Amino acid sequence: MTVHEVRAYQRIYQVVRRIPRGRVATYGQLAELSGLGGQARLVGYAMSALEDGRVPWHRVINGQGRISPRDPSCARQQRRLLEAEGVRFDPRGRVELDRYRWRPRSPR
DNA sequence: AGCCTGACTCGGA
DNA sequence: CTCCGAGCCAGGC
Repeated sequence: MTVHEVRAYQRIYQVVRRIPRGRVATYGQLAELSGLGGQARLVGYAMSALEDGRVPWHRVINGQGRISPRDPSCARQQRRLLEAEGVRFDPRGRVELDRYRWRPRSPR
């Protein structure tokens, strides 16, 4: 892992930490807010590399309002955490982004 | 270097 | 709605 990457990851985590309870953000949105526009995948990598428990990774979903497919037990866990914060899923397993998307006042 | 994969996304068919 | 294709970039082989 390069130095450059570590910095990018830290910037991403910094932003993810700002997502309030009961709100979600997409990978692409986080890339944008982290100054890494167009690099949504990098956000995904950053999430999978997480070890820091202070980062609310469960509030990060994909642009379709779905939990990105990966380990099924992880996905269940993520959904459970979100529902515990009041985020509702439709019958197809999607979150209404218009309603739950985090919209920071200052992009910062 | 090429080639493939991946917690992604957007636009078009 | 689904299915590509392209754009994106890091990492492993």
